[in-house]
Amino acid sequence: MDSVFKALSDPHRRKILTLLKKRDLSVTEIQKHFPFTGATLSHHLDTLKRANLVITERRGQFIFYSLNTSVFEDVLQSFYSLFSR
Amino acid sequence: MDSVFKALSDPHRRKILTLLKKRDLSVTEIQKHFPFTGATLSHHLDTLKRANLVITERRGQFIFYSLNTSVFEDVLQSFYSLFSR
DNA sequence: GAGATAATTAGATAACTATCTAAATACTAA
DNA sequence: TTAGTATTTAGATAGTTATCTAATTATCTC
Repeated sequence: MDSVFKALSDPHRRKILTLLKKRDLSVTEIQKHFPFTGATLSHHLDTLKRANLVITERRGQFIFYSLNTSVFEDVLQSFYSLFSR
Repeated sequence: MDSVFKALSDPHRRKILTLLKKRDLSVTEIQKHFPFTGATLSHHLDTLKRANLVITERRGQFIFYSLNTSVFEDVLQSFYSLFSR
């Protein structure tokens, strides 16, 4: 769960998750929302992927990223238990 | 909210919060659970305090740390909205 | 297959974070 | 008011992270 909290600690990565809430997006589409290079974006996406927060699927020329909803229940649970007495 | 996610990204700081769930603790008491120096602990506590996750109160010689429960609702909300579609 | 587009990886660097020792501050108690 | 305990702050350093440019890999289209 450490990788999850680490992944969420960066505002750019949280913004990526917010973008993916609306719909799956290719890297190029995500890129449009950020000022940094594709290489940097690729690293952020890798961090999210290693934390199991997103999943990828190649569709032809593009790689689409989407939220890995199956782990969010776990994440929320873990987060909640941090705070509830 | 950025400071909150940053504060939660460190496992030591999350452990501190977990300890404080049980009861308020002085710095010395918290210190017993960690291998690093008091100076380092002090920095971690400062990070939690700046994120508004804990509050402090001096009781004589000691400074007691406790969870700032009033902000946890906000934090949970913010966290939840990251994931819910 | 060659050229174009999409995405990742390699290698470098600057900024940030965690940690330490030492010094400073705040309070207690004798 | 001095000695002792609790905590923070100052200053330094090593490790980590975010970022860049350049090179590489993968796929598409002609």
